[in-house]
Amino acid sequence: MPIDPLSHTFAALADPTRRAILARLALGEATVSELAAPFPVSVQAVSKHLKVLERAGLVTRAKAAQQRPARLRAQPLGEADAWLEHYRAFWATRFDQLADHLHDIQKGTVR
Amino acid sequence: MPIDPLSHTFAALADPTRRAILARLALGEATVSELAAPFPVSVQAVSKHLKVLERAGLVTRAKAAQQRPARLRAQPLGEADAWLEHYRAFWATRFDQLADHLHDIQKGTVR
DNA sequence: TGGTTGTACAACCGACTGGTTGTATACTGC
DNA sequence: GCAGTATACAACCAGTCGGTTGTACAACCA
Repeated sequence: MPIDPLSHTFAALADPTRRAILARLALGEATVSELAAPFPVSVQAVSKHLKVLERAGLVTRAKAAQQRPARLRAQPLGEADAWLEHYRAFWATRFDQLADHLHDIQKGTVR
Repeated sequence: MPIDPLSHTFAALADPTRRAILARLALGEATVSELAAPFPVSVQAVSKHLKVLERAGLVTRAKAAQQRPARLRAQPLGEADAWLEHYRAFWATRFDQLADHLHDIQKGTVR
């Protein structure tokens, strides 16, 4: 488990259930039970997912003991986006495909 | 290990060494040994990282057996970016902070 | 008071991770 | 053919993951 925040963010996003939880939270805060309802997993599993998201700073929890609704905190997503930004030129301009093509030409594979 | 491509992409990005490898590859293709040089890990470890990146479709390898330089393939990054896109409004407009604020007001915590 | 609900904590499981070392293969150059 | 180089494969390790079940606690409701 890495120490840098960006790794935590990407790791938190690397699970479809957690991304679905974030999508749900984008609509507004929700309790653990509400979040667990649409998924075929136990409430405890969702609670664990929330803990991962919390560690990544992607959600905050209310303090009340009985109900601790989770809320989306998008700032780390902004940081992930900023990292991706550096590579945007590559796919935006099909730079990688261009590079592939040039490479193939150089190799004489195609012309 | 999830089956959806997006999870593979985010998982591949959730490691500083792999992100550094991508950054290096953004400058041009490189062999395993070249990629391993700046890192305090073994060549084999880098080879493993490359395999993870390959599985995520983020790099392609040449075919030659003796030297199989890796090249960046940015398309999956574009898909990750497209996912983040949905949440861009949240941090771009400080929407989450606004939501926090509204919530606090509602709670009477602050006015 | 007691029952129900919402949540957390702990233990366990099988699978994967990131790293190592050791061994093997394949090409290059002498 | 032989030495060196580049890479891969396999086994192993400790640690983490995503999931489960069981237990416990705190807060509401009757």
